Amino acid sequence: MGDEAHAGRGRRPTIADVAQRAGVSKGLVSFALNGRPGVNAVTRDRILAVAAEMGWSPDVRARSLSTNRSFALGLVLRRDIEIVAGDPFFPAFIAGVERELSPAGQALVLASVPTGPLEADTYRKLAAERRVDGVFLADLRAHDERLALVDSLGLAAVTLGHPDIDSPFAAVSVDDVEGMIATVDHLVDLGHRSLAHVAGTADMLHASRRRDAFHAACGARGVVGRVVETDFSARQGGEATRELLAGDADRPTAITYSNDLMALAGIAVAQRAGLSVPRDLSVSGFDDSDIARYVYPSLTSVATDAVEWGAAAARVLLAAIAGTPLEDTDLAPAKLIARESTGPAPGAPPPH
Amino acid sequence: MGDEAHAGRGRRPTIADVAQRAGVSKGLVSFALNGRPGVNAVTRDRILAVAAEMGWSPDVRARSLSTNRSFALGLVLRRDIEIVAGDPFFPAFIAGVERELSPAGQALVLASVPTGPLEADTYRKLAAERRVDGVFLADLRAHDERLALVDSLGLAAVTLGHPDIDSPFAAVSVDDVEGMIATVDHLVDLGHRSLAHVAGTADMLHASRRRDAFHAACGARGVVGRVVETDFSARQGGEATRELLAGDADRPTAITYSNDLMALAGIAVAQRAGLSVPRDLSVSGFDDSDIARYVYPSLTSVATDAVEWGAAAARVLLAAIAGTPLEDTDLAPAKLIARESTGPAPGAPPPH
DNA sequence: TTGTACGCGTTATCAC
DNA sequence: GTGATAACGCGTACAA
Repeated sequence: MGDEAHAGRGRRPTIADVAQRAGVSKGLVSFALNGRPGVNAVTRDRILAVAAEMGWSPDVRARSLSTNRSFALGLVLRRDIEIVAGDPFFPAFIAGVERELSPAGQALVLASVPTGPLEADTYRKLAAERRVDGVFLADLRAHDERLALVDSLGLAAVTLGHPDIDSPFAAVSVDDVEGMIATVDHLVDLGHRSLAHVAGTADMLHASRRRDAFHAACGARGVVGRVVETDFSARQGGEATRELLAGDADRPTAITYSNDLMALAGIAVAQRAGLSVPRDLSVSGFDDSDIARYVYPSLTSVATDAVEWGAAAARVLLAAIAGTPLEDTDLAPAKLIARESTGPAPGAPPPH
Repeated sequence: MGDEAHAGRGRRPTIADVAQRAGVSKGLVSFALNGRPGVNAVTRDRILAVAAEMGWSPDVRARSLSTNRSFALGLVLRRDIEIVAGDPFFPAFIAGVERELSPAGQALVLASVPTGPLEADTYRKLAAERRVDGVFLADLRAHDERLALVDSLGLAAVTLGHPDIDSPFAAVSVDDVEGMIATVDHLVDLGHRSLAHVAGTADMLHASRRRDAFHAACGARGVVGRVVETDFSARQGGEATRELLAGDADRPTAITYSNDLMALAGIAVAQRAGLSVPRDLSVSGFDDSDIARYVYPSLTSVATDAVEWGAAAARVLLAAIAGTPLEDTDLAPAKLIARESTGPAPGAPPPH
């Protein structure tokens, strides 16, 4: 007597145990659990009560096998560790994803791969083993081969941002352009006429979109806008800064960076060169990491709501899997947060 | 003819398809695939060739159901987003975990929960649904209830660090104590006689271990060592610094922080107060984030190899699940990396 | 509402 | 030693 309901001890109850105890068939338990019509309300309540009493919940493995669904979504991170580690985006994004997945009974499968061919293999493996029903495609690249790959693997997907090629998947996007334009406007309004942008890897779409927006905004305001490309790392952010500050003649008076990490490294390089930020050089970042607010000078940055982005992407992906696809979603555009690291251009009159 | 081997198109091949094509039984295909004895070498090769040709790999769902294993491990992050986002530990840890899991055919299931009761529910759910075979227990707390919970749920586990209570699980640990002692020694050697430590949440074991080590090291060297407790966030790191610098009489000349994020915020607070780092105040962090090297002044910090930690933890957990448990593992202790943010105490003679 | 076939590998039992 | 056969794991879904 009473060898049930002992979590972890002995055999855990199955649907058959619940059915027997409730005096009904397995099928009816399944119907009751999934809230399907055709079950007498009284019977349903009794079944659910028995299930709760026995501490039974359906085994996701068995469910997966019979429904041909995994009840899990995948996220493949392909980045070098130093760069992921310094990036506040993914932890926040994942928190948002989880907020949606958990109540939906879905799990997140995370894979982390170094840059290289392993990435495609990882998607293939996730599909071949039937680990996940769909994947989040982050860090889109130019002509991203993952779109065709993932589609051919029969996986559902959602892209973070709009791809530059035809896509079979819905996109959930946050517009960086507006934040970059606001940054350039902010700097030009402060009297800067020679700007620079330290961009991320050119083949990553969000990096190139920011770069293009920088160019366009500088053109629109009639100011000089140089660009140096990097790999998003603090090291290269610092090196790019050194390069930009080297020439005396055309030295920019303001630099925008494609992430906060590089901006902080850039400030350090400037300070080492004897420049004061923002007196001699204005600096702005991207992502609005928590630390941006707490350094000195505090860092002007462009804020993206990564948590909401994750939640929206999860909703869209779940809908696609459920067969009721949602439209592309454009979230609130990234917003400039002006702080102390940007100030009047040297020699410029203070803005009124 | 020829409707097989089309990834994603139509029905994917099953073990029965492979068996039929190879002219053997399902069971033999299974044996061949898993490298079991009792299969003729020639037959085995033929089976494997056919499987490869058809692009078949076993469906984890079916495998899970029959073997009663999930082939997945879980990691539950319970932290506030601002704190996870600024922490370089988990991305690196996960990269190390993945390095071991991927070749072993295991997946990582990641859950992210806010501080609160949801955490225990998440472990319960992972176990009830049979999502994972084991979990990584990170951020151990004092008298951590998760040990008993996870054990009662019948999950395998590995703890990151040694718990302060009896544990049924193996531990993989990196000793922070040595790094903290080295930090205090470094500062005392530089002439500092009044130190302070900005500690993390007291109920988190690694925070309290660092704090205790700080106290002990200060005692051993006969210097003053004050402690302020925080929640690991940049905000509270800054506030703690303000508090420490407020009194004129007993103001410390050096502050060690329990992470780099707080140390950077602390430097900012000091600079705002008109102090120069390290001339007026020495500062050191913990974790050795990538950014520590690139800020100005560069940040003295204590380095932990999170990637190796992840890899070792994964190996130990996999061994536990396989029924061949490994011993507790102590990795290389955390190491002090002295940089520019620590220097001679004000008024002290320069070290010879 | 019930009975039962089914999904797809694994493994124990048997036969040659 | 090689190999086939069939039961099994646990929900789901359809015919009855």
